[in-house]
Amino acid sequence: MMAQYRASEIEPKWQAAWDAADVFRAEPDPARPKYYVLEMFPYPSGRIHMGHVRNYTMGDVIARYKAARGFNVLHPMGWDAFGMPAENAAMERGGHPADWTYGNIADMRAQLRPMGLSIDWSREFATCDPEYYGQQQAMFLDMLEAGLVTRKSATVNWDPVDRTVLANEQVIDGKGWRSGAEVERRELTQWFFRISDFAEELLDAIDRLERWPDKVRLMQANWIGKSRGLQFAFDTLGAPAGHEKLAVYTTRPDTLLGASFAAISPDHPLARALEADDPAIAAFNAECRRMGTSEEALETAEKKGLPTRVTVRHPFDPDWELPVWIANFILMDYGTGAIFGCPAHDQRDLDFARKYGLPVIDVFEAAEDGAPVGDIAFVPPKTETVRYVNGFAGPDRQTGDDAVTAAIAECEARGVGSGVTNYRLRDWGISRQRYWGCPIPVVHCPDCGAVPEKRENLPVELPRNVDLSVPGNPLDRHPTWADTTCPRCGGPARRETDTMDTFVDSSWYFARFTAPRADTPTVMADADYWMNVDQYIGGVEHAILHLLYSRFFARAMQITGHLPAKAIEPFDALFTQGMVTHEIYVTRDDKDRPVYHLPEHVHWTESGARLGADGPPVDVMPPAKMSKSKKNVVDPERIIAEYGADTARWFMLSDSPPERDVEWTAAGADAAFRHLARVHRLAAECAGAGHGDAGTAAADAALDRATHAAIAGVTRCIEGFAFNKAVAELYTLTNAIARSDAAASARARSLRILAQLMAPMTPHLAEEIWAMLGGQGLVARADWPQADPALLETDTVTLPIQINGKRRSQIEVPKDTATDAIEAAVLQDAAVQRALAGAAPRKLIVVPGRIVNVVV
RNA sequence: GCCCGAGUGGCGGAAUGGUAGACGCAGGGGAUUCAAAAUCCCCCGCUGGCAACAGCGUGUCGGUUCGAGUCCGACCUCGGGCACCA
Repeated sequence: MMAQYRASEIEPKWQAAWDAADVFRAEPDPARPKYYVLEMFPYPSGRIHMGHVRNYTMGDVIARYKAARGFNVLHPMGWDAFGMPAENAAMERGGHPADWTYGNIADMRAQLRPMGLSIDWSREFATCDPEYYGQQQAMFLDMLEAGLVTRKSATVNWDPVDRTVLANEQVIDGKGWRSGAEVERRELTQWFFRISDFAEELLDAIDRLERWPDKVRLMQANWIGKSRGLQFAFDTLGAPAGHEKLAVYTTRPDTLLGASFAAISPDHPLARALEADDPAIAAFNAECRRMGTSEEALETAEKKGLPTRVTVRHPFDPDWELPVWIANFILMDYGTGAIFGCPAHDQRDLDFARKYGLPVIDVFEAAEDGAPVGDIAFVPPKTETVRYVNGFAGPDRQTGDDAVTAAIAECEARGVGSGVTNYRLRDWGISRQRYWGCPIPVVHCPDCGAVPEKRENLPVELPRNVDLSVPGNPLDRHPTWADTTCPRCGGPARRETDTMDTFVDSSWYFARFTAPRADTPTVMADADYWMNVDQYIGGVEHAILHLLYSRFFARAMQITGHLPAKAIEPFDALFTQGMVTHEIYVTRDDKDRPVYHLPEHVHWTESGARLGADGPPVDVMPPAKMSKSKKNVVDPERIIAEYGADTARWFMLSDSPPERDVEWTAAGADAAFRHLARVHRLAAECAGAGHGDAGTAAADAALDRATHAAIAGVTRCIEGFAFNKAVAELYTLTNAIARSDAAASARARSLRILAQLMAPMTPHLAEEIWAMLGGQGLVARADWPQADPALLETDTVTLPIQINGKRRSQIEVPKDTATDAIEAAVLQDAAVQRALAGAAPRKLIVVPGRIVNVVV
């Protein structure tokens, strides 16, 4: 009786062997090239999910593959451990955020370990460790000194009932998620990192991120949002004192003669000034402020405006007055918070003009068949040539880009404003009115103002005894924690009670992994050896904020002496993986509300899906991202217990390309397990075969060719991040071995190479069959196999023959056949002769080595 | 609303502008078995045809090309992000 494939026995055995040999510990070694693989570290929610399994499996494939290629690999793991869920849990279930968080970390580590990842666990840390956030505070002070930090006013979502600041996700339809109260926008003084000073640099450097996905680079560029335009000031009429001018910014100064109104943000100083003696304006502004702060909320809300008594003079014609409106879609954060509206060439302005009966003045029309604007604004790409009917600079026919350039020059000549470059990117507000975050190490002194905490007093630790049973900032209402003395004058003072945005924590953890226990944020020698991250892997949902903040931090850390110059772009290569999805199973309750069911509770019968063997039928909805609320989740711990880690890893890599979503199916998991069992069986059979099991020389040679083709294919696919195709290559090789008549020794040779090729994906099984077939040492330490080019050569090629672009036949010719010889052979082909019917071909296209096309 | 991406058999997917459907799943047929499980072998885009073969076919509509899943234009549907979720 041959040994069965038992993952539950194999996997712990090899994990213990790796631990005993300390295979994955990373130490700097100047003699070897290094390779730093990093997956985005997890938030410790308490359970790992299939998305983690997929993410870390991909990283592990790269880490193990690079190690086999001779690199000194750094592959660390940590925890993004600050954030709101810990506070929410404490509020809902009692307990302390720290206990909840560290408990979750212990649970998740225990779930992660059985996956057999090649992680150097000695470098593990959590961002809520005082050792980590204390160093973060030290960097904050360095950044403060370097002028990278500023303090200014910012808008927050204010819940007037709970008297607390809400995150955008806590605002649902303009109401607080717990209190249900209408949320207000409120101004608070906050700390900011001056990321907008780096807008041009961050934009320029995107070009050098050659191994990042184009889509991420494009999203970042759009987010930074560089634009050129004209900034000028209208003279106002009827405005309160101090508002004699109204500054506006426009990217389309060429449409200045199409202006029909001016509009300002409800948060604009002029709008605020007008509130004082105009109750209608005060009411309108208040209504506008009863909206979340998110750009999405602003942009999707119904466009509304209110006229004011103020007008402005058109800069080209003192007799031409434009009304000033307050409009809810003008962002105070962008440009000057005021615009001029040109309805003919901006759809939003046009909708506004039609709604409130404002004039629509055409500035340009299509170069051919031009017509005045109706209900659709005419907004062609700026590269398109149009005919100006109301221009004031440049020729009548020009592109939008040329017209903007000409308009800026003309305006500057007339003394109307000046051309400016503007960015959409705003400074990074980091103040959070919450407990479970890194305290901002600043002291507020009545005499000295905001004073940095002394270095020797770091870390400024969070107090343990806090009351989270009521909403609001526990640090702010803590009886004693904020009481301190001024680091400058020694007088009584009060600590800053805001904590930092958790994005700060995740903006430099990759650097900390290079020296995780240091009593400085980083150690230059270690950072110099290990940086940059050679391959970063994570979800595309982080394409903008996390990655942009990290790029900023790398620059700030360089300025403050915590990273070497070469780490200015910390991630050499980025890969964004897709989500794990699953079908959704739903029944209806007596009020027809959906009731969701876990996949493990659904049984498949001949009459479809049911709850239990003969329970009620279940509706099956299309696959969607696994989520607790829809219960379309499978628990990795269960899957590993049932099939083993190798099966979970193999399935996560097969089927779908890594950048796309993958659907978890029970059938797919079964299939993955069956395949691994088959590989195990083939190895066991081969190991059990005697020396008498001789094959033919031809069969041995054919198997060698198939094996070396697989080496080449798998290597290429792993290098190209095409793991699903690498898996397909491995299926093909497995089939070749299974069907081969080669001698046992030749099959063993192939199976050992199969073990090596599978080792990055299914490391435990790979070790098992490697050992079974006499491999030396651990596969985890073996060198990657090299494909023999001589075995990849073929003598002949098959050329498909197309007739008028459709494949009709094919010929086989020696590899280096000359074109004219191929043409002659093609004309002899029966299908070609039939199609030609004696006539000569109109055209004969030969693409050497690829295809032939006969045009008749 | 704005920015970004994705749509190919029953399903997941493969295909430097060059044989559409590799590989896998599901399904069908067969071998083995007292029977089953497991395993092994064969078939498998749609329509017509005994077959040879022909026609159609990569979300929709149009274009470029000897040749388009791939390039260009317009649209439809789904997904990600939108600065306090992480």
